[in-house]
Amino acid sequence: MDYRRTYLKDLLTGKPGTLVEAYGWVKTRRDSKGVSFVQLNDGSIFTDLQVVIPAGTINDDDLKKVTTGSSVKFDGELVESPGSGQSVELLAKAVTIYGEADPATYPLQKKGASFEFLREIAHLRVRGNTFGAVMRVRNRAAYAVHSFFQDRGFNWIHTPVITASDCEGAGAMFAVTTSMEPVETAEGTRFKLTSDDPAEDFFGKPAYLTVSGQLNVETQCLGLTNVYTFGPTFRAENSNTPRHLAEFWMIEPEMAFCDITGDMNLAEEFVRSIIKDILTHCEPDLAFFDQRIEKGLIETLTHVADSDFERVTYTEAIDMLTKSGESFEFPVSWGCDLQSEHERWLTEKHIKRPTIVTDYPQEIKAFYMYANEDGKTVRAMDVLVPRIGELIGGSQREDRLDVLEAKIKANDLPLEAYWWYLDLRRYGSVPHAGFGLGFERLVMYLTGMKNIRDVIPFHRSSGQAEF
RNA sequence: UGCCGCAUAGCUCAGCGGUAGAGCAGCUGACUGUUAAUCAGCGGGUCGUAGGUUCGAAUCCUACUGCGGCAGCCA
Repeated sequence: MDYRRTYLKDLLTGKPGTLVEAYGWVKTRRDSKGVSFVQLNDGSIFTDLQVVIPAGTINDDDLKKVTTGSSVKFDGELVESPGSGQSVELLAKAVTIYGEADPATYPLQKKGASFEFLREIAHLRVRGNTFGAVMRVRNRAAYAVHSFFQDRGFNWIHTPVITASDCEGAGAMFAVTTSMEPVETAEGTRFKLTSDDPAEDFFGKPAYLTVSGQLNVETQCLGLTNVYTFGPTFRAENSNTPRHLAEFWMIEPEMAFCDITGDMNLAEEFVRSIIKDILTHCEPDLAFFDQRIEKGLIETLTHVADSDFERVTYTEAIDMLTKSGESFEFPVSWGCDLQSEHERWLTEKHIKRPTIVTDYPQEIKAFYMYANEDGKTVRAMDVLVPRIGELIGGSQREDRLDVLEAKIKANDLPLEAYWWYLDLRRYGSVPHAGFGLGFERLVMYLTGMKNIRDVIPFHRSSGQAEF
């Protein structure tokens, strides 16, 4: 056996008359008196290979082991299929059983199971239609992300996963420590603190899992010009929504000699470019999502790939919301943060396509965002898309030393902790901008999947770390 | 974390105070090519956990656990 062999993806377009081997897992088997049909899949493509087994071709004992979930190899001949639903099929001559799957206990079945149930068997769900398709799209999207940036001269930067500064932002963080030991007791595992002094801990100071690589990547930006991160990110927020994870993958481009307009252009070009890539390279998977998960998905994606995003300022957005005549749970007024219901109305009901909102009030955005001349707003931008809400959050960064120092103080943050971040403004400061994009949210957008826990192989969220 | 809802067969659900049900899956058989195959038969349940009310609880009440929806936090 060797990885260099023909996969089902290629067999499905193979020439009738060819003798082939087909490895994979059995989806279903259907028996008639004179013939059995097996749907075989190896994950290389959405479409199953239909294997035809005329009665007597293989012995009954082996045929009985060809059940849903079992792993097998069929030797046979590719033939034109007389049935509808496939152009070629495999006329089996012999079978090799690698792993049986007891039909009485194997949890996956032909008919659809709920996503909630499949989450409990996340180690097996990738063998089903939906999760195989999700993982192929996820893979292709990751590849497309790198291609997009590499093609434009961006350098991939590996920012630290462990950070020893607790000044990254408002997000709750996971502590990283060796000062805590598990102790086995009659009640089960308990933790014992070996020291409560961070000075005695591994890093000599409090350490956490990163909530964002942005501050770090800005340093690399001011030297390499165009950079991006693509890696795991952690938030200890006790969020319980279909669009939050405790561990997720974030993409953060950062560009020197670039302002908020350039930032918006990149964000828009990025999203549209990834969509185009997926539309071209994941056709069978998208067809499935379009049919079974989100009706009209392909049409929506095609439309988004070909049309400009709407761009409005926060002030204009507030105006639209005020004049909408909608009764919102949270009243709208200038200065308030846009609630989910407001964002959804804007992008789903009113504008009906991806929308970039810019120039938010300073009070509701992070300290490092560039202050506008009006003294009230900052050069922030959020990209809102139907069904997902906020897909991207970004800004032009504050590059003026005095303004940045004043804002750090105004936010009651410790100036000395930001010494290296301020150095960037002290030495060779330039206008620069970037954004953060949640990779899983992008995959949700591409697939039509409704819950972020279903677009990552093993999700991590509050109370959930199985597998 | 707050509010609301749900928890019954392997899965999806019905039953809502009086002896536990269906469809699908599984098993057995039938059927000359099916593709969510079809048809017939069979097996399958401490009704999430712990208390409480009642002659009697899957059903009513309380707590806990898990899951989902919405909200907050954000990507």
